[in-house]
Amino acid sequence: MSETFPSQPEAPRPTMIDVARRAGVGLGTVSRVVNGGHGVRDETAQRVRAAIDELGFQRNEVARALRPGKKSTSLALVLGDLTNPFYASIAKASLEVAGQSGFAVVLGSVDEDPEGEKRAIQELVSRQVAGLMIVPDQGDHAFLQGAGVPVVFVDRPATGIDADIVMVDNEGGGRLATEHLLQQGHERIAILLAPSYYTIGRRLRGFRRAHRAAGIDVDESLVIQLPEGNAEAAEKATREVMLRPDPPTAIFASTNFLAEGVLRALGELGEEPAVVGFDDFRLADMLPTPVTVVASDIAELGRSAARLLLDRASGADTRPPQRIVLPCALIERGSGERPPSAANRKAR
Amino acid sequence: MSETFPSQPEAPRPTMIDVARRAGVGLGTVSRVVNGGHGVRDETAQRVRAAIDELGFQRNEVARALRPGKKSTSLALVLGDLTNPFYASIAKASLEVAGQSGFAVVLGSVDEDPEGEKRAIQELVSRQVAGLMIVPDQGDHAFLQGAGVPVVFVDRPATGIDADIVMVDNEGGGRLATEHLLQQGHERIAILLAPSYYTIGRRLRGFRRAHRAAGIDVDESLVIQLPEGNAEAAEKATREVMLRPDPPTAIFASTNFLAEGVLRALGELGEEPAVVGFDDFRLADMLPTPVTVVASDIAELGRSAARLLLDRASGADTRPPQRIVLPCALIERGSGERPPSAANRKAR
DNA sequence: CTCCTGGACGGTAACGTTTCCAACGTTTTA
DNA sequence: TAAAACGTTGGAAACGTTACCGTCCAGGAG
Repeated sequence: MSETFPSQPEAPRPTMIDVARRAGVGLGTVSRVVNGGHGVRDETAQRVRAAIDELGFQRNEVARALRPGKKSTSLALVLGDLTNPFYASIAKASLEVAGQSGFAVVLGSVDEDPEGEKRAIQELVSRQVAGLMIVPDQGDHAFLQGAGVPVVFVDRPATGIDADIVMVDNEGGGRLATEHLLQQGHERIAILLAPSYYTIGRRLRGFRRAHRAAGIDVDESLVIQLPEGNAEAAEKATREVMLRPDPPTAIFASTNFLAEGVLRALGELGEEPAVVGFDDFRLADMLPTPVTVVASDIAELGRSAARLLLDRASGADTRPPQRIVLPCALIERGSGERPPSAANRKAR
Repeated sequence: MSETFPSQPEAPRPTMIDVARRAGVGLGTVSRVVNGGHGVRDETAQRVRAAIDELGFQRNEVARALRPGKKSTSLALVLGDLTNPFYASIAKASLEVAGQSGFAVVLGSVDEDPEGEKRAIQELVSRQVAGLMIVPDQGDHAFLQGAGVPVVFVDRPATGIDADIVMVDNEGGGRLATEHLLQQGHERIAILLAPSYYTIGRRLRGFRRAHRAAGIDVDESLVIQLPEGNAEAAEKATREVMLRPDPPTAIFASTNFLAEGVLRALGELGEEPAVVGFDDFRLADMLPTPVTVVASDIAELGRSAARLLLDRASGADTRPPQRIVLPCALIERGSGERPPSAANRKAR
């Protein structure tokens, strides 16, 4: 009833040679059959296929990739915290596209220093992946220049290398969010900025442009640079800015996690300034006041990156480095449509 | 100022042979240096290392893995929707552990049919991964029995194969949630079940056990099997059950997504039965009524799986298949502490 | 002085696949 | 009928690495 103990009988996996012997044909013939079977007589191919089934043969992709010219059928994806739904969406989407072309995706996650990222990337390169998709951290990526592997950057460009990049219209999104608030009559809008990412800078730029277009000066004390990009930092900053003598009537949170922190603080304070976030997030519509956000199609970000990389890897695409920019749209849910008057303190 | 156009100069990557030539030593010596450098004179090793740096040599992991006995340094992780924070946490945690041991993780995502899962797994096996971590779908996994690769199942066991498994105490969690509601005086508790997962069955078992222990009969019309495991299905079912003449005074949502649907429906209906969810989720504490959940350490699930798999892959662990069960804890936030009396309809 | 021991090193055979080339048999063409 | 052309097949080389087996030299023991 119960199985024998030695859990791994260690049956060696059959090779093409085993198949050839069994089918009574040469090694080359087996290879030809496995790769589509052109130039093999039908009857011979049958025999080979039978042997393959009987032995349960599976081609060894590692050995296959060793051959010169034959690139491996793996892509690498290097990104930060998978726990952030933003990254998770990218991963999922690129995985899907790669999978449809028979490519596997090797993941490199990097929470740590830029040095850790470099190490992770080189690890992946040494695994002979056919291409790299990277959501780059700060730090120079020039070391990738001569690596001989196509690279596509996702969400933000990297310094030191001119490569394909798929990103979101951050500036447009920032402008969209800010214009929306300005149209509601807000003139004192705070913006919370996560540290030093390229994307954040562009969003701020959109913020400023919208102000200039509306003829309203930006109060620089409301441009708040956070020490960290998490919800806690945003919560603390929000509390502080709302307790100033002249609090803002609206807040633009430049990141999904920051929006979370802002709302947490506001919930405790009982204040109700207008709030707009950047990037949609789950349950945004179910919070006490549903959250208005500027969002883009993150999954498409991942899909585009994978598609582009596959084309590069196959050599089908030899154009100079491309720059794909996806649009942002405003999703109105309530928190961004509050007029300035509602920002009065209300009972806790 | 600008770079030349031909983006890929295609510099062939240097091999050990190049290094050997450059350092004026034999191939074997280079290999010895690269692998720790035992049995090589210090001065020779210096010369080799210098050559490696000058050429920017990086070991070809693919060729390395081809050698017999030398297992590849990649693990595979097969799971469903990365967009589900539950899976994302597992992925992140296992990635971390694997990375610390110099292992890369190849991802296989499967939303589709069980057949797609089988194909994905065999794809990964053909890539000679050193081990598989699988969050199995339904369907038989017996085909893995003789594959010669160690397998660890995550979150739920698979049929047809006796392998390591790391999971959560689903029954205990279900009992915990139910006991909590019973203690508040609830006697009519609905349970929403996602389709046919092993885990869900165990949670239901805990639900029943808690009832029996309390001497209260389960109203079978409140054991609701959903056609799908998403929030929409839960929303619909919640609406229906709450509009019955004898609605439940409490709801146990057996999944994070289901909890979301339940809350969405309740928000629209203006009803306030007690709610407990299974698995914690982001923003659960910020909803109009913060959500009480039964939760476990999902990241630890991923870490344990990776650790166990690494031990199996290295041959360090030859014990019979292990079964690791992680505990669940109740996190009280409000929604689960509402007494039956509050379940009266309130003004919309 | 010779023999042996042992460390350092070079060379080569594998690993499993693809690709190329040669060989073979059959058919068509001259 | 001979030659050429073609399709089918077998065999061998190569990919980059590691493991094993020699060889070489220095030094110690007899």
